[in-house]
Amino acid sequence: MIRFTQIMPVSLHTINREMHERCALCRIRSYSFCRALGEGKLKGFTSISAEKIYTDKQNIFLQNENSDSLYNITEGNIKIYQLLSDGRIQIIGFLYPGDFFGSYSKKKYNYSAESIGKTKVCIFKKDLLDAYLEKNMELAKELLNMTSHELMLAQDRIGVLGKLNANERMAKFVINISQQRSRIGWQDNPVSLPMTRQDIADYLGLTLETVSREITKLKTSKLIKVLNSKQIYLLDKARLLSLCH
Amino acid sequence: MIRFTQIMPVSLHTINREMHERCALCRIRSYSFCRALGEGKLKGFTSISAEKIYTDKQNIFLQNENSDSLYNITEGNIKIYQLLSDGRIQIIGFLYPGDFFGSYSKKKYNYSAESIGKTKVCIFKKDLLDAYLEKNMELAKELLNMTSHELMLAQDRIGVLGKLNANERMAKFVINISQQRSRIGWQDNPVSLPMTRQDIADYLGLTLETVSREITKLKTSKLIKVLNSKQIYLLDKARLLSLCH
DNA sequence: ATGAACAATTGATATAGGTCAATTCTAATA
DNA sequence: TATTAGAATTGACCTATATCAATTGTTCAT
Repeated sequence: MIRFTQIMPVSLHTINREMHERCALCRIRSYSFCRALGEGKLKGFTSISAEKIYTDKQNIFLQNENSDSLYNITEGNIKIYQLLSDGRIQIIGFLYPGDFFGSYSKKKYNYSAESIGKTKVCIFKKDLLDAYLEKNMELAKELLNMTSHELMLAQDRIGVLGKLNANERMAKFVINISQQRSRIGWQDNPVSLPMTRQDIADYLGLTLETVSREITKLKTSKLIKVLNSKQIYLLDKARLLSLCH
Repeated sequence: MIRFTQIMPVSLHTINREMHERCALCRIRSYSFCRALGEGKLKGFTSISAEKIYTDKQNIFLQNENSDSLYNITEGNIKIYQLLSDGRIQIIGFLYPGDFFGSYSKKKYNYSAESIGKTKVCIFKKDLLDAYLEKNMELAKELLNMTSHELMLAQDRIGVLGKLNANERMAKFVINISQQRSRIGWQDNPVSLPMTRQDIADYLGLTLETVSREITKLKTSKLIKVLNSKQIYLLDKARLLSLCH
């Protein structure tokens, strides 16, 4: 089992504090508000969310199941992926605290979601959320903003997979992780890669051997320093950035 | 200049009729309502949109420009694409009547948009739309639904570019176009490809030579019939579908 | 109808990244 | 501490697709 507390150079306390500042519907309300909302403790509001805890490698939901919930990560990481009929996997994304996943619309999930390490999520049932949105335009707008943001990220990934070579994909990958960490208030340089090489490969549309070779290439060209297989230090962000275009 | 009236086996009249039934905020209001709204002719509503007409290959906006509008196609097609610093192009999508593009949030456009053939769009200024959303929750929800749908499509494309080979990408491409046409009420079988081979290549993350070869492969294996370079007939949808996984 | 300009096809060759296999590293358990 | 299983690296070779180049097809203006 992968434990973030082992590989991340920040204390669990720090992480939790960060969470309180930005979690769930973070840009609107404080985490405590969201939580209270979830537990139905705020008078005037009904309960629209429930919290759930997962251990490593548990499925939150599977592709093609009927979708009825939107999830928000409050702790840990999630990977979302699509499975082809012949067993090939495409990882759509690695998600961080504050990220949403699942489906707002009531159809089918178009990817599966699995926890990486111990993970807490807030679950918003579509019906309840829907009813709540009626009363809270600010929330609706925020949800729209977040979905637009996700869309932008997905479109970026289309660019990566369509046009960048293995070198550039790898560079973009570490840069993106670094930026993502910084965005949620974690230190952005010694960057941890909690996922396996196979996972990275399935994310970047490469094989694990190519990922491994590209990492050593970045190492030998002094762009990164490999602290251990799950933790790397970015030595030359400028050059890495220029590789991503 | 590419003219749809030449390559599509439906009359312009038919197209326009279809447009009236589904355009702009089609799933909520009729096109005429939307148009009236745009022109400020409906009492009780302020004007939130303006119509604009483009000829072939005109830029609607460029990547990294400040974004202030959301666009809806009412006639014609749009391609949206990202440009890498070294000139490589990744086409994010080919859009059809009824599709939205641009940006809801007021930041920068993360792709450029260009007309294919004569194209009409409805322009929704972010500020006006935003104000209007306040008064119209139905619209806000619909916008959220549409954005979620787009996100789903983008995630599908991540799967295509990450895991499918040239054969499978090509098969998926023609199947998708067929389904898209059917979705907006056009005949779904002789399928027209109004874009160039280079455009298809830039969309699928291949080269134009590979696209050309794959088309001839589909032809020789009796999966499609090439009516002319811009129009193909799907002979065996079942096998094409199985190629897409 | 003719020619110019561009789009698409086809062929020959090169190469990035995949595949298969052997080796080394790491972490967990006895 | 030794043992083992899984993860990561490295090497040798192969294949799908890119690249470069020549040919054919199509559209539009004259």
